[in-house]
Amino acid sequence: MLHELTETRYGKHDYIFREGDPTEYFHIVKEGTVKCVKSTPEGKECTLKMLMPGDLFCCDAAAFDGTAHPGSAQPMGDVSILRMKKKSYFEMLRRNPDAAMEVIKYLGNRLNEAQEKTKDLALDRADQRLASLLIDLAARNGIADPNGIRLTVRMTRQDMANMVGITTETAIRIMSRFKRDRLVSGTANRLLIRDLKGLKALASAS
Amino acid sequence: MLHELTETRYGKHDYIFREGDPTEYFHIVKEGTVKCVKSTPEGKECTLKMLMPGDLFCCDAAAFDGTAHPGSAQPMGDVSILRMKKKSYFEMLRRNPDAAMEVIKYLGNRLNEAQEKTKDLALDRADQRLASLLIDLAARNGIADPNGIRLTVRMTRQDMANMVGITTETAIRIMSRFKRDRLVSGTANRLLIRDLKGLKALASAS
DNA sequence: CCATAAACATGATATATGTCATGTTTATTG
DNA sequence: CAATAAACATGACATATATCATGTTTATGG
Repeated sequence: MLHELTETRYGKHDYIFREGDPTEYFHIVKEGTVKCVKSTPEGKECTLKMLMPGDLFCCDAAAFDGTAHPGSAQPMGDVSILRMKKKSYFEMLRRNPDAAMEVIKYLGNRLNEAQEKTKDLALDRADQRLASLLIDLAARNGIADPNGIRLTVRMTRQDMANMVGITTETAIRIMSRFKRDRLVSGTANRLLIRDLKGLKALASAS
Repeated sequence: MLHELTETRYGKHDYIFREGDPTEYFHIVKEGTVKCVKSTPEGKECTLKMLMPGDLFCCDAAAFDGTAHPGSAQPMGDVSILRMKKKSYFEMLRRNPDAAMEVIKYLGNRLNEAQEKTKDLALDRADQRLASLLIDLAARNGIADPNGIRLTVRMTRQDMANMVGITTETAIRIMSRFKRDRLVSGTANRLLIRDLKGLKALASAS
């Protein structure tokens, strides 16, 4: 009973937890990809981050000081999640300074990432933000392919839109342009980055 | 020589550190207000957060795992900053699990805040984001006044613009409207929130 | 307190992105 | 495999916000 760590599997249409749920557990992604989502009463959504194996959860901020999850966690395909009671986790960290330091570094990096994203939203154009997303995913989630880098996670235009703060139509239009310009090809099921350098140039253009 | 903690004072036009500087120290605000800023090569700026006494620094993410500060820290008026060598701070945390847990909670909350800001930038209109900023500052920085809540920190329209991801002109126009609608009054030196409820209604309107 | 710069204000215009509408292609599932 | 839904596509139009320009008011420092 190693710290009461339990494993649960979820499918595409499940919720791991919803916005407002109590934060009893601490989560880690074991397999698959999870997205952290916030939404408005009118149904607009914003995806804060995609989490990959090894990542602590998302709106984990809640796990540390909040009473309710500030966002929901949804699988993008089949996933496996490890879960531990918040209390056990805290005790474990208190007894284990090295683990606590690791968590501090992890959170510091996550904060840094979040602030970088804030800057992008505040200062970059829609096409640049979308290019940045593709670049980031190519590095984190891509596998080599004869014609470029293939993304293994299934991501629709709508998913992309929610991740960079634009509408689905705008994401479709920009992706169509990227396709025409031979920067990418394919759709959700088989998305291919054809010209990473080109995307990088676009992302950092003034 | 309590953990080699030193105090330094800065004035309005100083930098506490600049984007790209090495992250040797760990900082805490003792007195005054500090802003964390990221900028583009073209000179556009984005203010990530205003830090008040007791806050750990800003781009502290850098202090934990980066080699260079991902943003700069600038005083908004006269400030006093406490500083400790990163290494001493780490050692202190490693020996003191309670302190480490506090830092974990602090970072969790900061991450949460940053994600909330991301959501606002992605989904809210300019006037709503500006209203949210004023509401937040009224709570963190305001003092009661016969006609409402007075902000003690000096903040120009440009500062506001940088904090919510809009241009200075747009901030001026929106503030003029807020003034006309009796939601606020005054400028940088004496900014008064006259109708907090009205601002809150605006911030959360669909 | 004067000179200079910063902050605030406002109009005209441009533009990026959102919204709504409609159609086609591609997946999913019973 | 057919039926249904989801994803992708594209046009027409609306609108929020940026950009540029110019002027006034307010603050600041020598």
